[in-house]
Amino acid sequence: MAENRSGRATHGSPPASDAPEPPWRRRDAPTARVPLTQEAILDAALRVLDRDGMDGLSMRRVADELHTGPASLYWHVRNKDELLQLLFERVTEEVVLPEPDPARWQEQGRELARQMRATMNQHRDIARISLGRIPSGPAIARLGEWLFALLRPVGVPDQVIAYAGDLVGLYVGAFAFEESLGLASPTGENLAPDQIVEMFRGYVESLPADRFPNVRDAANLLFDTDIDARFEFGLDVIIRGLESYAEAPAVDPVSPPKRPRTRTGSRTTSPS
Amino acid sequence: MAENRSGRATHGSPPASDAPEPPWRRRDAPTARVPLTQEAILDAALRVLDRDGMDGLSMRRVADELHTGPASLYWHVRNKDELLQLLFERVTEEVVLPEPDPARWQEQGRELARQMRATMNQHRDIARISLGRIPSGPAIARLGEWLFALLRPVGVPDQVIAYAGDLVGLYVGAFAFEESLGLASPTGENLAPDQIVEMFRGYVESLPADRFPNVRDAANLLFDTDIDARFEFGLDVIIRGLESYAEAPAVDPVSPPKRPRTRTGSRTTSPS
DNA sequence: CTGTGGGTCGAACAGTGTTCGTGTCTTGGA
DNA sequence: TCCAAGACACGAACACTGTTCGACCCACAG
Repeated sequence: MAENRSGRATHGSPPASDAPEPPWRRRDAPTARVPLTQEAILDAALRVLDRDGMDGLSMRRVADELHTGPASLYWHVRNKDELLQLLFERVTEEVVLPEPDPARWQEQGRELARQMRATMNQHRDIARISLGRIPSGPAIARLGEWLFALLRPVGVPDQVIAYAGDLVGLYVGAFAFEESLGLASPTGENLAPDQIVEMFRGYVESLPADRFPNVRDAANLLFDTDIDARFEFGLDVIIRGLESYAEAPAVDPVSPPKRPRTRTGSRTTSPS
Repeated sequence: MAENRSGRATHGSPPASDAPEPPWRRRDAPTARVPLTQEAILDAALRVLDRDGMDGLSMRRVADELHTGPASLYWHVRNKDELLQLLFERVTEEVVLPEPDPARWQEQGRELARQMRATMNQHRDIARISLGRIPSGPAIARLGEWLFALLRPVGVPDQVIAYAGDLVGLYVGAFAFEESLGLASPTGENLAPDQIVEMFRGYVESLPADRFPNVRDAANLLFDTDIDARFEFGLDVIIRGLESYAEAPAVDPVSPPKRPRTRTGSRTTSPS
C-alpha cells in the first residue's frame, strides 16, 4: 500500500515527500523502466500465481507486483478472464514436443500427458485455469499438428484423433486440477490430507458388514494415496482404449505387427 | 434489500413502521415458520444454485431466500465450503442404481456415467462443485458397493475397481464442468458459442498450409460441436480400456465367452 | 421468577473485479 | 518550435463477496 519503492512504472516528477533522485541515477535506466506491456503483466501474474496460488491471484496483487494500481492493467488486458487465458497459453507453450514417431505412439502419447501434468504442477494452480479453456493461440496449432502427425499413420480416423486430443487434455487438466486442490475436508475445516483420508477410511470401515461387504474390506484401496499410480492408471486405460480404434497402418512399413491385444502385452504400471 | 415480505424466520415484535399483524393470522402458522435448519438451508441453496448458477450462489443470496441475514447461516454451517460439500452429496444421492448385472457391466457402467452427467446438468453448475470433492457420506458407500458388485464377478482386480470408479467420476465431473462453463472466449468478452467456434476455426484455417497441413484441413473436426458424441466417445474409450483389465470371470457361469477384442466387435457410437 | 444457553441477526471488516474521470507523457504534423 | 491528439497511467469509487463480533431474543430448567 504505502510501500514506496523506486522503479515505479510511471516517470513523472517524484512525490513531494520523497527526496529527489540523484542525477547519476538515470531515470530511464533500462532495468528500472518497466513500460507495463501485456507481456510484463503476464510475467508478473505468473510470478504471483507461482507464489500465492490461484486464490491469491487478484488484479490488485498483480498490480502491486508491478508497483502500480489495478486500474492500470485494464488498458492492456480486457478482463481478468483474458489474463487467465493468456496465462494458460503461455504455460502451454512450455511443453516441448518430440519428433513424432508413429511406431511408438502409445509411449509418446503417455510422455506428452506426463509432461503436461508436470508443467501444470510446476506452475501452481494453472490447472484450475485450464478447465473449460482451449489453447486458442499458436499452442493449439502446434499440439494439433503434432497429434495428427503421430496418429494418422497409425490408422486412427481424423475425428477420433480430434476427440482423443480433447479427451487427454480433459483428463490431464482435471487430474492436475484435483491435485492442485488437494483433498477438501467434508466438514469445511482445513485438515492435513492424512487426517482427511483417515476420516474417510474410518467411516467406510464402520459400515455394517452385511449391507456393504465389498466396499468395507476395500477401504484402504479406495483411499489410496499413491497419486502417481492413479495418474498412470487413467492414462493406461485411455491409451488401451484408443488402441482399439487404430486400424492397420496405412503407409508406414516399419511399424511392428499388431499383436492381438490380450492382457499379456502390458508391461506398464498395472496396479496390484 | 428493503423487501419486507412476511414469513421472516424470527418472531419478534413487528417493526414500528409496519402495521401490526391481524389477530387471525396465527404468527406461528406451521407454513410460515421456517426454523432455519441445515436442511432448509440446503434446500434454499439448491434453489439458488438452480436459478442463479454457481457464480450467483453467495451466502447473502441463500440468506435472502430464507428471508434472513447471512450471519444466521453460520450457526448451522461452518463454512461456504461445507455448504458446497453438503450440496454435492445431496445431489449425488439422486442417482439411482440398477441391480448390478456383471454380464452387462459395460452397458451398466455407461448407463451410470450418463445418469451422472444428466444429474449434474440438471442441477446447474453442480459439476463445478464436484471437482476435488469425494462424496464422503452414505453416497460413497452406495456407489462403491454397487461398483464392486458389478465388477468383481467380471474378474477386475480390486485396486483396478477403485481406480476405475475414481476415473469415471473424474471424467464425468470434468466433462460436466466444461459443459457448465461453456466455451470461454479467448478475448475475454462474452460471445455466443457459435461465434467463438467460428473464431477458432477461422484462425486454424488461416494457418500456413506447409507448416500445418494436418491440423488445417481437420479444423472442422477439431471444433466439433456435437457434445453428446464427444461424451460418448470418451466413455467408450474408458470402457474399452477397462475391458483389457478384466480377467476370465471367476464365478459367473452366464457371462458370454470373451471374444478376442478386434475392432470388429464394437457396435457403439464410433465417430466418423 | 430468574438464569442459561441455543439460536438469530445487524453491523462491520477486509478483500474482490471493474469503471470513470482526470492526469501525464510521447509523438507527429504544421 | 509549438500544439493537438492519442496512448497510457492511476486515484477514487462502486457493488459485491465470505466471515466474525457482539448484542439480542426467547423457550425452558430450576
